[in-house]
Order: sequence, then structure tokens, then C-alpha cells
Amino acid sequence: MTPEQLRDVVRTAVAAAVDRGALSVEVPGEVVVERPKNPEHGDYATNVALRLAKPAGLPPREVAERIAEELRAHPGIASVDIAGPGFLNITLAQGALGRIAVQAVTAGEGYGHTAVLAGQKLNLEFVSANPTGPVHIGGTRWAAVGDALARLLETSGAEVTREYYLNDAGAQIDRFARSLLAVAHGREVPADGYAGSYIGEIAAQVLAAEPGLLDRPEDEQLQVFRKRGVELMVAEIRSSLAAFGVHFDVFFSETTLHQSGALEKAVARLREQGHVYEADGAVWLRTTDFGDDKDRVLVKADGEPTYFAADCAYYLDKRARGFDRVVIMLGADHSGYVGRYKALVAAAGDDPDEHLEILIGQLVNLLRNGEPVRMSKRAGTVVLLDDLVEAIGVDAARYALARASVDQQIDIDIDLWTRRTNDNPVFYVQYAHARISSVLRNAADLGLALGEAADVDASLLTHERENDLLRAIGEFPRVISSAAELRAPHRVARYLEELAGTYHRFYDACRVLPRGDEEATPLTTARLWLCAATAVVLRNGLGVLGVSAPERM
RNA sequence: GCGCCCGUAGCUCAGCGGAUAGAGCAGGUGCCUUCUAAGCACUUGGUCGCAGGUUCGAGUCCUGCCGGGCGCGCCA
Repeated sequence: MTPEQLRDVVRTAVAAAVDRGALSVEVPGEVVVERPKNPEHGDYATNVALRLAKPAGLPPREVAERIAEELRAHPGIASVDIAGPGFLNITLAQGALGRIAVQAVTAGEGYGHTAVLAGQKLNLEFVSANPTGPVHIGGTRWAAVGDALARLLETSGAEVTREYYLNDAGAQIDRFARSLLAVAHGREVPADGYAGSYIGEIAAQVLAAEPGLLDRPEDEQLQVFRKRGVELMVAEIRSSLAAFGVHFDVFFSETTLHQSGALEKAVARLREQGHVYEADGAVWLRTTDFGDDKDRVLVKADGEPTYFAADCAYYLDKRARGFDRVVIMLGADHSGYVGRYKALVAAAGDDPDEHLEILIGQLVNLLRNGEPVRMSKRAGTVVLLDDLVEAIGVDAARYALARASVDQQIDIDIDLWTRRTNDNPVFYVQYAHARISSVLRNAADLGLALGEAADVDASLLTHERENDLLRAIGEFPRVISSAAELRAPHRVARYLEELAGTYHRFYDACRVLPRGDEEATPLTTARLWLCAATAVVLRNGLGVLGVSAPERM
């Protein structure tokens, strides 16, 4: 019996107690069944009696007793104890717990998939690093976390579009183009330009693709460097992300918004809603009506639209494409945008709490020799996605970035990571998978197969370490769904570390395969299923994080 | 000054209002003629920044302080 099934059993028990007049309460739609930390508190515990005590007008322990009477009648439940203030501690019948292993193996890749977010169509925008340079380590964090979140949401039944907003218009692209032009002519880059070594490489590639370019008028050259340069930069960004295992469904060009007249339409729509005014020669959006600190300029006095105007158009474009919810991941250095963004959604007539979700993640600090590394794109002193991958590999990089809460700043000590010590928990988790794979290979060599699900006697799994493992495996679907709902992929990583530890302890205490000339027993088969189930969960969980599950290490 | 994030073991960090606050690393002691020792067992280590409040119950929610990070342009 899975925790989800038990939850229904508990709810049904409450309903039964109400039916026979033992309780006069409204049956709750959801009841909480959780795994107690203390094994003496049974396989599962529920606080439903504590919740119902007040509405029932009875002491919590009395409510618990009346529910317990119903639960004890269930064949899958061995015992129910009332503990503490009124918790119901439930121990499952022998075999009911063991079936979890069979269910996990049978479900395979589908184990952990739920429908809790079914029917939601959402747009997840992340990374969106400017195409004026390679993806640096900050963007890499959002690549790892954003992609994991996308997989998590999909696993929970949502329809997700991964989107990357390309800021390929505006002054910074001008600076980028002028930097390319300067380098191509052997001149110093402008003071406000970009100076990384990649600028020279991109410039050379542009010249290779456009022979004779330097003989044309300089303003024409600038246009070519701008167009070709951005194309090449975007190609490099996509290639880095692809090597990192991150693929976007849509690369959305800001320029297309300018060219299609979407900005003017957006301003017009906001004007119709009555939130636009003119002052000091500029066009403003009255975002203060919706909680922003100050009003924002849409069109500058010189007639140029602001970046914010493009944001408005972009948001409206996403909504027009049919997304129920627009999710944007931003770094903490952009946290000031939340107010104006929420306000623009409200000004457009949408609900800022329902249609827009902005996830702010804290920044990644780099330490070298224990000292923070100052990062500057201009000076070229940045650590790039490619550098991180080269130093520690995709698996370790993705795992390390995804295992911390996004609310937490990460300090990455470059020397530590480049040293390749086993401080990285990803090895611990992957090792558990490799170990299981080895056991299953050895079993196959001995001619032992899992066989049919119906033939497994799961009630033989009675060892405490086996029960621990079964309970952990049973948690997986809810770990996935709650991590998806909370937008917290790091929970999956933490869970996998626990699961790996639980498996290692099982492995240490419980021999799976027969030794020497011993015969395989039904317990051997049951334990093989337990191993296979653990491997399924490790694979699926690592898959959510975009980390490989090696069969050998 | 205002807004957001953080403050939990020596270090890095988990902990969606539940029971005795956890993991890894670091320190100590043991376990490989037996399925992968990148492992396991035992052990050392805590005023959950401080002070109030909410309630059956607070590391978790609210308020105020203290300390650290980030942000507050007709830049992008």
C-alpha cells in the first residue's frame, strides 16, 4: 500500500465514523499522512484527529480513538496506536508495505508521475542571458534549476514550454557590435564595450563568413557585425546549454517584438485600460496603482521604448499564446523587477497572483583560495558554464547547483570543485545506483530473474532495513509532486541522498544474492525486486535533475 | 531610508505548523578470503541570531530589533 492509498483509507475511515454517528464533522477533502521520523511511531502517522478535534468538540485523543476503530478493520493495516496529543500511528500489514517495491518496478519510468498539475499549461522562462557573451556561472545555476523544475512540472502532469528570452535589441547589442568592429580593425574596444577573448573569436568568425567586409562602409560593417555576431553568440550559447543537457522549446527574440509592432499594441492596450499617462515628454505606466514603488516609463522622451515596454509586450505575447501561467526565473540582482512586473500584469487586466509567477534565486559566488572572485564580463574575469563543466563535469555541476534551495546563496570554491574530491554528494547517490546495477548483473549471471510480479512474496520483506527502504521508495511520488508545487527541485536531490543512504544501510545488513553453493530462495527474489525498485527511483529522481545514473563506477 | 533573500553542529547546508531538530564534510573508534569499502556501524558536536506574539503544538507563521547579501535609472 502506498501512502497515497493509505491517505484514501484514512479519509474513508473518517467518513465511516461520521456515518455511524461517532463524529459530527465535515469530512476533510485532504488528510495528511506522513512518515514519522521515529520508527516506534509506526509506518505512517496522521494528524487528522488533531485537526478534527475542535470542529468535533471532542478531545483529540477521543477523536483519534473513534477513527482508529474504523482503521483497524482494514485488512491492509496491522495496528493503529494513539500517541502523544492525538496522532494516529499506523503499522501496515506484512506484505502491504512490500507491494510498494512491486508497484515501483511495474511502473518503471512512470513511477513518480502524478496528475497533480494536470491541465496546467505553463511557460517557464529561465537563463535568458544576454547574447553579448557566453553563459556565465550565474546563468548556469538557472539552467540547472530551471530545467530540473521543468522536468518536475512535467512529471507532475503539467504542460511546460521552456523558453529563453533573447535580448537581441537595444544599447547593449550596439556595444557588442561596436566591440566586434573595433577588434576586427585591431583597435581598442570602446570604454563601454565588451572585452572578453570571445569577442576576438566571434569577430574572426564574422570576417570568415563575410569576406571583404572591412572594405565596406563602416556603418554597414557595424550592421553585419551586429547581426552575424548575435547569431554566432546565440549559437554558442545554445551549444553550451545543449552540452549541459538543457534544451529550450522557444528562443524568443526581443527584436521580433519591436518589428511586429507588438510594443505599440501593448502600450495601446494598457492605455485602453486607463493606466497610461504622459509626463515630462515620456509615456508612463501608472504601476503605483498596483503596488509598485514608482511609476515606470514605457516610452522615453526621445521616442525610444524602454526595456520595460518590451517586457509588457512579451508578457502579453505569452498570454496570447495560451499559457495559463507565466513563470519567470530571475537572479536576485533583478528582484527589483517583481513589483513592476506584477503591476503590469494587473494593469493589463490579468491577475498577478494567478497568471504570473516570478521565482527569484540568489546569486552564485565564486571563491578562489577562499577569496570571492570579482566577476566582470567586460574584463573577461568570469567563470563560464563551459569552465564549470570542464572542471567538474555535467553531472556534478548540475547536481551541485540543483541541490541547494534557490533562496540560498551558493559559495562555490573553485579549488575545491576542481580538486574532484568526493565531497560531492552526487557520487554518493550515483554510487548507490551503480551498486544496485552490479547486484542485478550478478543475479543475471547466476540465472536469477525478477520473474512475474504476481509471484513475488512481498511479505518476506520483514527486516527493519527492508521496511525503511520500502517506506522511502513509497515517498517518491509525493516528493516529486510537492517539489513541483513548491518549485523546489532541491528537495528531490535531498530525498535521493536519503534514499541512497537507506539503500547502503540495507545492503550492509541484508544479503541479496545466495553465497557459494546456497540456493536462491523466495526471499532472494523479493530482495531483487526491492533492489530493482530502488534503482527505478534513483534513475527517475536523477533524471529529473538531469543527472546520469551510471551502471558502473 | 525602502523592498527581497539569508542567519540551524567546527564547515557547507536540509527541515510544505507536528512527536526526541537532521545529512554530508571535518575529528575519534571499529568493519572487506562473502553481492562495488565512492560503503556501513558506533562516537564527538546545537541558547535553531535576539526579544515578544499567535495555538493543543513554532526552527517553520506575525511584529520589532541585530548581523550579512542583493536591488532600488527616461540603463539594459
